[in-house]
Amino acid sequence: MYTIKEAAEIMNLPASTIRYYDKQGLLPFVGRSDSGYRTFSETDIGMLRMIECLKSTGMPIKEIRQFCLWVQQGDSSLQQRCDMFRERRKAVQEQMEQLKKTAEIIEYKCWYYETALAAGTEAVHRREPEEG
Amino acid sequence: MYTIKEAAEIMNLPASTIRYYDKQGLLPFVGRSDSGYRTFSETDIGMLRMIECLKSTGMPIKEIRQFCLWVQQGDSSLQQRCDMFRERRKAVQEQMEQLKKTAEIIEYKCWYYETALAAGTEAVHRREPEEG
DNA sequence: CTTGACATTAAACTCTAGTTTAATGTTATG
DNA sequence: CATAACATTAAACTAGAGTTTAATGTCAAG
Repeated sequence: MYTIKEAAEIMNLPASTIRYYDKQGLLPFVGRSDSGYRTFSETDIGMLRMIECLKSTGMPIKEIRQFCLWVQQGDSSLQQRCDMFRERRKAVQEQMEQLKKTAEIIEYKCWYYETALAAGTEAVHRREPEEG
Repeated sequence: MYTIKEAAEIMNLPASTIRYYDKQGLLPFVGRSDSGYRTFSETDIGMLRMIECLKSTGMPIKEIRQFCLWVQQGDSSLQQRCDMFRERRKAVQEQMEQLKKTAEIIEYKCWYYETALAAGTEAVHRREPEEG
């Protein structure tokens, strides 16, 4: 079992963030010591990793809470959780497509500015360079 | 020239957002009509598109403002703008790698829940299924 | 048994990125 | 020239995701 500080180090998160997640209902599974200290098992760390994964897909905390509640409910929520991950898959695919388009524009702009820099002026991109 | 409403329609943004960007110094190039109305040229729309592109890379508004100021300054800021796009390229590459890892986990979870759903219980994932 | 490094909480605060409101001005159309 | 549909501003408000503070409790080491 880990303390909140250890869990924070493993997750590379501030302890205050983990407390905030707990307060938002994301960590209903976390146990407490006799003196009221949070105790994190390996399984709990695994759930924290899943939470961070969902967060990295842009999922808001409210929806992650719903997922955590479903996990608590056991097999009766399998369908909801399955649907949720399918939706996430779609969202991530869309993010990848968006990011690819963005990457192309940024790539073009890198070329644009490298060329402009070589010429000393952005004016090279205005028209075909004239001779003479 | 477009009104703010037309620009908003083209960009698929609320007009209030465009006014907010202007207030934050992202649109120093936007002109005004005699009566003080913002007027957007095709070039301005192009800059708005660039702003949205930078935003989609997660760039904060303060940094986008710096870019917009550099554009205003002309050729003397070519090096800074080039550097900025190279940094953005790196950031986007990292985002793509992160997203790929996330996609793999989500994909695994889709399989995990589809399998669990078929079995009627998550328990199938605890160990090798026993016979008899 | 005290000191330091942990832990707890509620509540206040911060930051980012807008949105909404209210009061007012402009312009195109019937 | 009245009306509707635009536009302007400053200022207040909101939401989301934490962070910070203050007061207090716990525990291990010297």
